[in-house]
Amino acid sequence: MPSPKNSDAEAAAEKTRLSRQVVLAAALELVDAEGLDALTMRRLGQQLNRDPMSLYRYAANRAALLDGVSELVFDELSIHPKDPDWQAQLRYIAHDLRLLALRHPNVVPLLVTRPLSTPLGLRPLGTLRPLEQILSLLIDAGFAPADALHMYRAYYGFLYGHILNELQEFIVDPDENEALLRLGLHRLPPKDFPQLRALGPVLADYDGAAELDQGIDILLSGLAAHLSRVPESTREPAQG
Amino acid sequence: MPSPKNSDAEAAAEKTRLSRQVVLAAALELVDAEGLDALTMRRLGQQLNRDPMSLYRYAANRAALLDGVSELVFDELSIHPKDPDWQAQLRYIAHDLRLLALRHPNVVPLLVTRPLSTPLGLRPLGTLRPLEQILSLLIDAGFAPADALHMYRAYYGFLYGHILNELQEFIVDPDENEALLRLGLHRLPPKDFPQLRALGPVLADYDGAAELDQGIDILLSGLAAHLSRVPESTREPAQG
DNA sequence: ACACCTTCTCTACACTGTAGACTTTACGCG
DNA sequence: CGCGTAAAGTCTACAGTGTAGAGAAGGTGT
Repeated sequence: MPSPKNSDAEAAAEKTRLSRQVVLAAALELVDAEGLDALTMRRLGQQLNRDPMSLYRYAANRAALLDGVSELVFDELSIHPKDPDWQAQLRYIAHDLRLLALRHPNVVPLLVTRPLSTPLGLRPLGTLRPLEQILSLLIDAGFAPADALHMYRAYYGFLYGHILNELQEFIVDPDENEALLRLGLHRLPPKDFPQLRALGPVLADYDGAAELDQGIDILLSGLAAHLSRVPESTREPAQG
Repeated sequence: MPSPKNSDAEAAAEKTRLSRQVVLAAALELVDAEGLDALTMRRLGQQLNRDPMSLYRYAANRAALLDGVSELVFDELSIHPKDPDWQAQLRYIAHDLRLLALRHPNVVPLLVTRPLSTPLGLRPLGTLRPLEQILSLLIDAGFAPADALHMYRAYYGFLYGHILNELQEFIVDPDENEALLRLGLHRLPPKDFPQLRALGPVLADYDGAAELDQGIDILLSGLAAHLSRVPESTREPAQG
């Protein structure tokens, strides 16, 4: 068979040279399309038109592959640590991350879960970059480093929590227009869950972006009020 | 063999009748001791001194088993939805949940992740009970149902985020007393991660409870200021 | 042409969840 | 007691997983 049978189906995977980027991109595509469980070595190999074992050149094992996907996704974030308006920048990042999560919902469990089993210092650098940059932003804004860390934790914690919350608002039957049924709430025993059932219609329309904004606003202004900030005039200029 | 060879090792698993509670308890024990990956049907069967297939009487499949473990853990939470001091109650719940997470760190990925793949109405009831009860608490405190939901989301979101944050502060080498090395931060390239490396010592001592408290305070008081609350005197008394 | 290193493939192994048929046990009823 | 029925537990088997280890194919420099 001299001519490659590449014509069949959507196997656009010509046999070009592999590379880490190509492998990770294919992995992300697979996860986006079919979920985390679909990302097996064999399946990914098939997607790339290669033997599954060839993937081990580009990721030491499956866990490393998952880390790679996390890193790839985090690269979609753009943070400007030099923005003078730190509050605006944090709000911007928050929305960016939110949209990223909505774009890649199947990756979110990864983002949230992998760090729990990897000590800070051993994580993929790409996943630590946002942390470093936000710290920079806050320190440049005049917060003492310890306070910057403090603030980062509250900010990022809330942000993650919000994203998890929003992604949970899953729908059972999108064709149903009765709120109770859309959310599957009719299954709950009315005696035990009166409030939840009553809130069906309210649950159904949820403005994630607005709630995120409000929460961040409250947190940031509240925290800023408690923390010491060195005014710009009395600060030493940043070196470099 | 008339006398059971039960003497060997820690096989305290006499061949008593199984039950859902027993199975789930053993599963939780296994997860606590060796992590989520160790919870395989075969391993759990061995722990209970039974054929792995017998477990399917008490959980339809592995996913259902995981849901059961989640439920079991949530049962450790005690919420008092009738507490007249709603802020105090929410603070109390927050600390309770935090301690629960520290007690069962390996279960946390489950708590966070399972709802992402299960529509609200189809979740195990045990995992929805906290939601219902907190809504009750807030509505009884005078918030309009929609506002109560609003508040719940911000509160629970922050809480989850905080827990994830705190559990991430993992340590590479607990015997090392130099902060940089304890956290494995020496591995990070100094050029790219100056702030993070500089914060080593601060990262090392982290008062999770205090930060949680402060965040919750800021969030709750901030939200309460924005939301409409019906004063008690003008409310109709709760029926039942 | 040769050697060499990287990239890719093949085979094999231990382990996973679980379907389906079977055996054992428990229990109510004559 | 004995029998019948249902529940509880077991056995076997299968398709799928990650990945170790040996080998083949391909590219590059001399």
